[in-house]
Amino acid sequence: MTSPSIGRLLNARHRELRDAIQSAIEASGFDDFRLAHQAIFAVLPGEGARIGQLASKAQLAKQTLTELIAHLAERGYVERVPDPADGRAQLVRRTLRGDEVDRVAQIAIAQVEGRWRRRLGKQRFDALRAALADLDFG
Amino acid sequence: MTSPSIGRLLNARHRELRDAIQSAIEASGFDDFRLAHQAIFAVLPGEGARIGQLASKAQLAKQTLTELIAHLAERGYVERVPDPADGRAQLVRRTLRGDEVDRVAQIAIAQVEGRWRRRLGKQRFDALRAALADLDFG
DNA sequence: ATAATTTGGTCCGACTCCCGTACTAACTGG
DNA sequence: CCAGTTAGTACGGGAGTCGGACCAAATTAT
Repeated sequence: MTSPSIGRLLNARHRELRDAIQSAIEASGFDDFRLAHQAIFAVLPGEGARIGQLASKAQLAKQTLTELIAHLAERGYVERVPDPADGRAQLVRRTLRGDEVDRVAQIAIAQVEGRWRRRLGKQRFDALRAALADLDFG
Repeated sequence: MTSPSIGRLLNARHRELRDAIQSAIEASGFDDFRLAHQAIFAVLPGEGARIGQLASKAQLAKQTLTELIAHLAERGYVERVPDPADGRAQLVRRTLRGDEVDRVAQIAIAQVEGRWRRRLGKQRFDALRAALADLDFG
């Protein structure tokens, strides 16, 4: 399509980041934490959240989240506790093991962002992040 | 992870664009042009290119491209012609039907970009694109 | 209260996407 | 010509995602 299509650029950066995170996680010995789980952790607040909320934040179907969360729960990365406020619902929360993965991920993210910041300069990098954030409202 | 993680933001924008393109393509009656084919068209120059080149530009395995291209060729979106310069190789080129899809996609892209430009202002939008482009080198 | 509707989550089945491994044909350098 | 590389294909399988159908709890309406 056009020269460096913006879609390809967005995708390439997203992949770069996601692959760096995944490598770091695997290098730390977490070999059953799959790529798709990153998207969950990226929207899972420390206090926990419901499956449905996670699905909508991550832009995935509830059935998808059910499967991904089940996997994470079986491996001890998250735990599901009944939501006291609603008998149908469950709260998903990271376990200590999950927190560890998150820590590793944060470090990897910081490294990639640092690389980008060095390449663009603080000014332009901050503008990039701000622009993306501003576009994030339907 | 952090508030609006940059990874999520990149991904969200990429999806917005890709889904808009896909909707436009389907709305134009091309119902066998799949999501993954977009990535190919995004890196397929008008003169055509080899499968291997497309694979590396799109960051996909050759086998993946083999399958996607075969599908596109069967439906008449692209054609494969032997590469005169190398008996093993083939050149993949869009057909007229493929050009039509590309035109529809370009329009959809322009619309989304226009929306983003209106939201950010020309200045910031151009800075966004430029920053992404500058990050696109190793 | 009770029925009707909405909402949170799960199960099943299916399709798309993508790649590892393995292989063939063709090109290239010595 | 032979060894090594390169273009592409074949096969098979795992990951990712969702539509449709369901159940149970909660909310709203009657």
